[in-house]
Amino acid sequence: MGKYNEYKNLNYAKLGEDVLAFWKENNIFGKSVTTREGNENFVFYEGPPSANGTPGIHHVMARAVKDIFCRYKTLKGFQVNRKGGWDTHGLPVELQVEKELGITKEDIGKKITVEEYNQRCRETVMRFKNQWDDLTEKMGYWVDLNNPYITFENEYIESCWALLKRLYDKGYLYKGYTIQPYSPGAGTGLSSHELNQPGCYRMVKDTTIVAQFEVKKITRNMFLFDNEEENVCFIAWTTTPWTLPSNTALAVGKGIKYVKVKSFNPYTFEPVSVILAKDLVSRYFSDKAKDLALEDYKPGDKLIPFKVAAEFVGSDLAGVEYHQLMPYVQPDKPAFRVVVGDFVTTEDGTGIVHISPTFGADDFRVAAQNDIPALLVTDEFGKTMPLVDKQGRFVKEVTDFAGMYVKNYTGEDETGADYKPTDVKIAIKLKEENKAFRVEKYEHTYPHCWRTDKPVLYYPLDSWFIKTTAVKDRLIELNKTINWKPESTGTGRFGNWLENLVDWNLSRSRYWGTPLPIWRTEDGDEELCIGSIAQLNQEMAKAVEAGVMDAAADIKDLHRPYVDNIILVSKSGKAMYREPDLIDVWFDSGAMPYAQWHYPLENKNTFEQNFPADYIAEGVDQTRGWFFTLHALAVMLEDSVAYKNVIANGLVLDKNGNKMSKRLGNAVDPFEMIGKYGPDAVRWYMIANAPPWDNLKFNADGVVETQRRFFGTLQNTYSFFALYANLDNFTYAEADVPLERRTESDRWIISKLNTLVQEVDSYLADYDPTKAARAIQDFVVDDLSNWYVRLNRKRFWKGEYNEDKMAAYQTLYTCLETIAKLASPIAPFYTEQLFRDLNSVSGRNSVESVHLADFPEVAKGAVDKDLEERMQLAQTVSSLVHSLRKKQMIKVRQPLQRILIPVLSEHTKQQIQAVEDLILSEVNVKEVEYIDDTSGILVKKIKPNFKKLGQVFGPKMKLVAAAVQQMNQEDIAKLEREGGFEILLNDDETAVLTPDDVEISSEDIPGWLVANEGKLTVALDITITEELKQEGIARDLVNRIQNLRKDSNLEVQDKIHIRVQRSAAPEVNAAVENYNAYICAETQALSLEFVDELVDGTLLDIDEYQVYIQIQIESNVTI
RNA sequence: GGGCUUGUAGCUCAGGUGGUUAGAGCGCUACACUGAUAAUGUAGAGGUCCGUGGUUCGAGUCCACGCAGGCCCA
Repeated sequence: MGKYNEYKNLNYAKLGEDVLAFWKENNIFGKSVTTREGNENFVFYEGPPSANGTPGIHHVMARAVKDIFCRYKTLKGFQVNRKGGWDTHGLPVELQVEKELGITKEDIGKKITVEEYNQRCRETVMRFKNQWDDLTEKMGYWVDLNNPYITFENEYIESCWALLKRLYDKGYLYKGYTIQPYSPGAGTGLSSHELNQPGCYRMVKDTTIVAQFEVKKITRNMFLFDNEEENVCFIAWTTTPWTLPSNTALAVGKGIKYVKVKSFNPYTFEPVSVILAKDLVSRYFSDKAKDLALEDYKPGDKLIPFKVAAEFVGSDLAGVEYHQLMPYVQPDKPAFRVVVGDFVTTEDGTGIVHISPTFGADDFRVAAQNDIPALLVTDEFGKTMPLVDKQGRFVKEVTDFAGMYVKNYTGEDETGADYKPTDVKIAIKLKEENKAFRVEKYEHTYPHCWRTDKPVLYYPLDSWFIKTTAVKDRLIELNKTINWKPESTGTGRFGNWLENLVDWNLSRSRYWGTPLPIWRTEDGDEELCIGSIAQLNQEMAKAVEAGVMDAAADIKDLHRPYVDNIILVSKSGKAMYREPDLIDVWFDSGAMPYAQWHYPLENKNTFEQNFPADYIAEGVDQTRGWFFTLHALAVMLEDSVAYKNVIANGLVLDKNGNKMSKRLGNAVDPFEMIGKYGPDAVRWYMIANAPPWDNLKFNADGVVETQRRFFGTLQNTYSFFALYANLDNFTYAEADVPLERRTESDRWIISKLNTLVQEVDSYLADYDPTKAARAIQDFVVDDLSNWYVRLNRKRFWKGEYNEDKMAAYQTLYTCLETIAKLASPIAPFYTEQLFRDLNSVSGRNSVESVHLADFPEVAKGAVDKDLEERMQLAQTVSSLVHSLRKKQMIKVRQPLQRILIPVLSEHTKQQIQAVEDLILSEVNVKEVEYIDDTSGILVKKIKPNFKKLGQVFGPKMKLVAAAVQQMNQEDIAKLEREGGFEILLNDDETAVLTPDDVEISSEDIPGWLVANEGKLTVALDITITEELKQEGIARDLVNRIQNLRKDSNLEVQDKIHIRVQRSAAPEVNAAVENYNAYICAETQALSLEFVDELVDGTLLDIDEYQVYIQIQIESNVTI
């Protein structure tokens, strides 16, 4: 017959390794998928990690969250395929390679060929794959590592191309421009990474201008004017005067207060009314001039008078039109009006921001949102361009400044007396034209090119976009159907992002990534988007035929430089070259639902069965990354969500709440943690300690505590079960003892267990693993171990193998097995061993692994809320009695006669009576006496029911409460007897209370030692009679003899003989005589006898008594 | 600067729809218990519930404004 495994000093890390070996040998993961074949799919998408760095502890967190729900759904009967994946493109890989080779981006194609460079990236990106695979296995994250999708593979890229072509065909792909940092000296755009190099931002002194923008005198604007003659101007400040010829709008803050100030221009002395932010008036108008009258002003006066004439808020000003400041070039649609911008502040300037869409990112964005055009000219090739060329010079259309460099890019001697920066020349012109309100030097930081040391320009550069704004409403609408955990990420961070959506800039000027599959003629008139390798081959054949390409290339790799060498032919016969950009790597990962199956080029069915995902989970930092690109592509390609449920998990910080970093040395090594504490404790700790979407402060002490408190307790409980079940050969072979024949505590723990199953099921169904883990933990520690097992210990080790004992075994077994299943998604290793240890003996489950089992069903009939309530009463009463004993220093081993419990309702009385035996044995008392009203000795306490009374009396609540507090015993009795009681609120107002309006409890029994908790009160009779004293001594003797047995290393089942030396104290002798049978039964003694003199006896101290005793093992007993 | 988020005991965290004495575990102190024993029970100490205003008879909870930490974006 099989025995339950017993363990000494269980090693959880070793357990993890053993279970892992078992899974591997028996392909349990594979079976957990194949055995669900034909069942409903639960679709999970793996957000691909990048293997060019080593995995950290936060990956354990993220992957545990993913794993838990996949395992849970498997238990619930779903088939859960989980295809792994690797993210392999992108800037971090390139930067790492450049660092290792000691080169910069500029060297690519010069010091190293693009081919060699990309080869290097390909090798680097998978460098730590082995470590990742190792961690995945060791932490128990079940994902298919054998057939992962890899974003650099040709098939994957081809899928991306096919998707891009679909977007292209729908008109969602277009070429436009974005404002990027640009170095005219180097003739190249700069990445934000390059701009963040140390030393790039430095202090410069620039000429700044506050310009006057004259409001048009048209009907809609007349609210700004006092009369037809008034000259009303917006004033706006700029540190880049060279952008003023390109101005097409002004931005105000929606809620910012503005004023119109009547004053005079300081350069021309002309009267002018300027509009600026109210908070900034003092910066432009001297406080000393505030009392001067406008009429007294004479041209040239140092103090210029001013008068605040009107006030507005920003939204009032939106839409107001003004005259173009420097009319060199005209826009192609209406411009020169005020718009609202969220970036406007009153920290500096005038609270009104000058907008030139071609030279500022904010400007560009706010202009696009308000349909404000940019000022552009056409160059000699017919291409449009801004008013400054790529060398940094004004174009010829800006006549007064044509050909001038906007900054000193030619190394002119700035110290020369004749030198005037272009900005200064602009300032002079504006002053002369009565358009400058203030000109001054201003020192500030400004980014410079790290190669030329010259200031960068923010300049429009070509980019390819996906027109996500075209489907903005649909994106928002479908987002509302997604179940976000936490909800706020979906409505807040993600929802706001969608509300403020701009088109997705796809272009990246790099080398290692998915190339943009668009070929274009040099003049840009004709272009072709390629959607497959086959199509590319066809087009190549045409090109060869047309003679634009020498010979068709063999397409082995869709990366650069190979695709760059392909030249296609346009319909009109012109050569087309590939647009040199790569696409944003986020497109790669957002395309994974399709590209992982090489869809749409093949596997249509597989794709359809696996789209959209039921569930995904990643870090909250992916909100605008993966979460967005998945959503955007799904909406544009399939008009569907990409995922129905999503957990956005928080960060894992160090124990002090700081971000972990290798540089600071506070990063926690996941392998070390798992090696030290085993995978389960690490997973359990992370999940139970904080909800996944909160940041987790990772502290190894917490892992230790989890291991000790939860796993230690569970293991203790199992060990206890195994020890006795093995002795009794309990294998769960017998039929279940019906619930009604089980004890109150059996039925209670089974009721609690079923409640737990229901709770855990609903928490997991709601994607809340933390609540599930905590519920399981509380059940195991508090209910199962500290109450059920503690109260029922004796049933396991005492007496015959009868029905009651069997019921106890069955009950405990059921609890353990159910816990194994419930906890298996979170702690897959330990629960596997627990399950197999139990099942290998009982054979109750036909499956070989807990992960192949079914989620426990709730036995609704077994849930008994009344029973749960009365067991709670038993626990409270016991706790109160313990506390009373403690106060009187009466040890639990000393029996006491009775406790008194005041009961104010029959229901409470019945509830307590049902658990009376439990209470009595737990607190070692003989009887419970219930006292009710009729006894006449209860002192009652009355308390207002604030919730109820508050609703009725509202503001008079304080008076009512005071009146209630003042009620005496007679008043309370009257209220109870008559069902109503009149109270006086004030001199002429009364109110009638009903018993529902108050809470009445009994808190005192005069003359008794009482304790209470909530509405429950317990009194203890502390009289110790001679008989009780003897029994106490007997119990002490039992205790000492048990200790002796243990000290003598006797086995639990060994029988003994006891000899006691007759004591000088008669009560000890009496106890031995009167409780002889009891002592024998408790200590497994066959005999207990007195002797006058014991030679080799052990001296026992029992309170004030000393007893010599000897135990001897019975050698003839056979088990 | 904007959006989102967190702030409760020394530490980690609970505290539906407002209800008067704010809880748990760990840690600390003391005592007890002992066939689960590297466990367990009881008790104690420990809180301006981040701050300031407001709404309300009543605010940890609702509102406003701040402060501090975190993430993302400028």
